[in-house]
Amino acid sequence: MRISAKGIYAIQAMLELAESYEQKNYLTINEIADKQMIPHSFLIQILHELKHANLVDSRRGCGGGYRLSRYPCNINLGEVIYLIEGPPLPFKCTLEPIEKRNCPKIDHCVMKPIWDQLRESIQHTLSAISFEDLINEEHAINSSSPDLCNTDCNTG
Amino acid sequence: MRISAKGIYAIQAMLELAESYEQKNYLTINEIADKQMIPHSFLIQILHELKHANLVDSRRGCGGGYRLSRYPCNINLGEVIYLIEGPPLPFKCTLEPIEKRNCPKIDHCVMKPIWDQLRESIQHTLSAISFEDLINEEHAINSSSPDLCNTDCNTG
DNA sequence: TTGTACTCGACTAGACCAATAAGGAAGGGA
DNA sequence: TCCCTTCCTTATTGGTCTAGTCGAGTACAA
Repeated sequence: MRISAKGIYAIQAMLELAESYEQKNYLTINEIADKQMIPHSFLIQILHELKHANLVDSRRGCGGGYRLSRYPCNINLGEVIYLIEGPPLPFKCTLEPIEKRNCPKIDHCVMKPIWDQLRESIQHTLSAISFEDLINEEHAINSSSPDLCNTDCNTG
Repeated sequence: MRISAKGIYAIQAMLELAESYEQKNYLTINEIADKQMIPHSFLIQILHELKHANLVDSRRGCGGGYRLSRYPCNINLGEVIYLIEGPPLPFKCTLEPIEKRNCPKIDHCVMKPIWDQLRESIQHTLSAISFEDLINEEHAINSSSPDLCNTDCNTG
């Protein structure tokens, strides 16, 4: 019942790409890794998965790198998290249909409706948040707390 | 973002104890393990944790075993799951305060309010479901689908 | 005091997580 | 064509977690 570091890194990378989406240029792996403090080699894997899922575009050679494949308002948090983490609350009872047979109670299990309801609630929450929402929120936070922002710049 | 087998076993064991709560007698580890198909040695560990958290009572010697320490209506699903799994969605960003320093953005992080909201939503859902609700639901399911129940009895 | 049942700690195989490493492929400029 | 930059792909690794097993010890009830 947790989110892995990989999932967090994926969100951070997507946020970084969303921030620079307006400028239409590509960000290199190093730029993303440095700004978001993500291990470079690990980020390669993550971006590869994001690209495979059509969430980001890439270009090789000079001036190449990564950028979002869609407008930030058209990509939501759930897409990224489910890609990396799988669906929320997955365990045998909730998976269809191969793993069903492990549990003889599956057809009259009291827990299944509860897990289903919980999963839907999480999915609903996460899919309602787009990356545009997140960068707007980020701008609001940064402009309302300049001291914290400066502290960050000084220590970095 | 998942629930482990241990967490599921804990719920199954608690359900079994809730079912027999009215009879006031103790269930042995073997009875619980057999009825719920939980590995015997693993169940010992789980019941130990449940006892340590005051969710169940135990008695040694002949006629001993386990029973719930409270009425089923006074024990909710969240208590059991958080005991075994820890709080939902725990990762560094959401933990206080020791692990804060790993993330320089913690004080103005766009994700923190989202994780907090999600965690609260999950906790709210799970703490609203008591074990009495679950056994009532179980009785309702079993009485509305006698065929499935019989199948189960025959194969067990 | 004897049998039953709980307690506690040590141990393990396998899966998964987080990350590293390195050679290869492709694109762009000189 | 050559060379530099950048992404692409696969293999590997150390550590941690999961899902248990095993066995000796302790406590209770008849």
